[in-house]
Amino acid sequence: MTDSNIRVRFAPSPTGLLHVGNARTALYNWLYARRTGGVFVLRIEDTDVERSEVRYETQLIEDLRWLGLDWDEGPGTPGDSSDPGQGEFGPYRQSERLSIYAQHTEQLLKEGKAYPCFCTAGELETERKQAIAEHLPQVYSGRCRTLDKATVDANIAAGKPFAVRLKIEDHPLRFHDLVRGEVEFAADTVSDPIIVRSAAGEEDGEVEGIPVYNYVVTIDDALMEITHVIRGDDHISNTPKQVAIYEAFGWMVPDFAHLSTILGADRERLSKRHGATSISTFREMGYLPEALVNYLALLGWGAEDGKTETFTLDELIKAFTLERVTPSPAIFDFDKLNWLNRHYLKLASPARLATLAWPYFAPQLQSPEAAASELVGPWFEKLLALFIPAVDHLDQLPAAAAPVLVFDPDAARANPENAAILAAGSAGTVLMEFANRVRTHSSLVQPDVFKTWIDEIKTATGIKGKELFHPIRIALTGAHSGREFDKVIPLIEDGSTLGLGIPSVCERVERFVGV
RNA sequence: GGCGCUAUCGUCUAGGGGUUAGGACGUGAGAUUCUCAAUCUUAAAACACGGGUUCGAUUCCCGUUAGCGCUACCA
Repeated sequence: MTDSNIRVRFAPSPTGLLHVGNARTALYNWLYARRTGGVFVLRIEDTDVERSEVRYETQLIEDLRWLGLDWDEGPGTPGDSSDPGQGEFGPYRQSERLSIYAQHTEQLLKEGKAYPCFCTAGELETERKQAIAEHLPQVYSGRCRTLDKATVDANIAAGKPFAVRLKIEDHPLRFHDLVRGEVEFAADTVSDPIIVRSAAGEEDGEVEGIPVYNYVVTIDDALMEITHVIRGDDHISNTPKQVAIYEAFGWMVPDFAHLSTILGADRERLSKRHGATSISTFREMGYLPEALVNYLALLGWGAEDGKTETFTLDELIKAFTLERVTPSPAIFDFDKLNWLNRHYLKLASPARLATLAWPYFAPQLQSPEAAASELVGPWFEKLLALFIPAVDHLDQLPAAAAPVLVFDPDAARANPENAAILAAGSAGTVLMEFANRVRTHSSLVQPDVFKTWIDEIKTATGIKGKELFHPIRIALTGAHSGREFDKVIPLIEDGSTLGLGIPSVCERVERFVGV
């Protein structure tokens, strides 16, 4: 399935961080292009000068690259006007295309396919309220549509500000949606859309107003010869207006694919309230790009066999089709993302993980409390699989890191989970056995010695598994789960022999015997 | 209010006129490895409702309900 004529685009506004919804749109566009041998265009929609910022554009590009998505055509370096970018259909920033839009408006006006509208905001508002009161569709009355030339000229001469509206022909506006099938809007439910905001008059035959989003998007898509518009379903209602624009210019209407919204657990549109939503935040939290990409691909799309869950980018390219994209909204599920992240963590090379993890982990060691929790806490649950290799760097740590292993035995005993474990009869037995062995060895407890003792206690008492290890773990670290004993015991020993005020293994255990 | 989109386990989804309605995440139980994680086994868990069409609808059609989007001279 290769069709080199296929051209798709991702057109974000640089008004904020790239979030998962847009990232998924970008991914699907990219997959479709790569799958079909088509072209993927990146276009920056920065007509909103108030909110657009260069730093967002820079971040956006970095995020896309991190995800592994590249583009065939797109703008040059953000903020560097000397860099034209790549592709023959540029410029690829809307702010650099304003004259193109103005020319097209002139054409439409000249051909009578658009007309100046002198209605004021107040008049429009009145119409709208009336329509709502009468339970009618809110459509523009078309009052200025039939103004005769003399009136128009007089109004312009009088300096009356006007917007430009497109004349919608009286027939249904329909388009083909690859995800939803044929979608049709009756002509009388769609207003003649404003394509250029109002401004007072013309100058040198140029319309002065600022063109509106729906209009410029359509012109850009047409001029860039986009064949498939893949975007969020919040644009469905805009589409009939855009179809009318294509028709007015006699351009071929592309196929559309409207992707469903991504919702939070409360079924509301995913937002900052729901926690992480921006790609860079996921990155900072230790998610791997392949996990995020895999998850996003699965959110609204499923493999043909209905079973495969894990895909590399290459596998995704082979398997992806727009026909299999689901039309219904999807709730973002962090649990499944976490599962995929763990999956890819296991596949990642130790060298890669160490490189990734160390910068995250190193700062933790600045705080004894934080480091302690990394060492003895249930670290695996917190996506900290990423930190495993970093923990292995502990060999290289100075003794200064050791004091983190001081803990309060009373607090450890008071912890409800620990208390429940220690309350069992087996716990007392185990600790007694363990203490007896520790007492006869006033010297260091080496990991291999430790192992021998465990085996002895196991055979002597018949106690095994959790019942055996939990009490010992609490006595040694204050917590019932954590890093392997081989890693923890040497730290304790180092700390106590170095005179850092760390109780030795012997002391620790004594404090728990008989409880 | 109008227009539009959507509706299968808690979640992501497969399926499709006759199925034990499949998979995955999560959850419960069990096994196992020194804990946790992982792994294995196993369990519970769904076709929103009402009408049609049909011998037969979860599947097709209509309606209802619910959710969401748009309803701007925002993008």
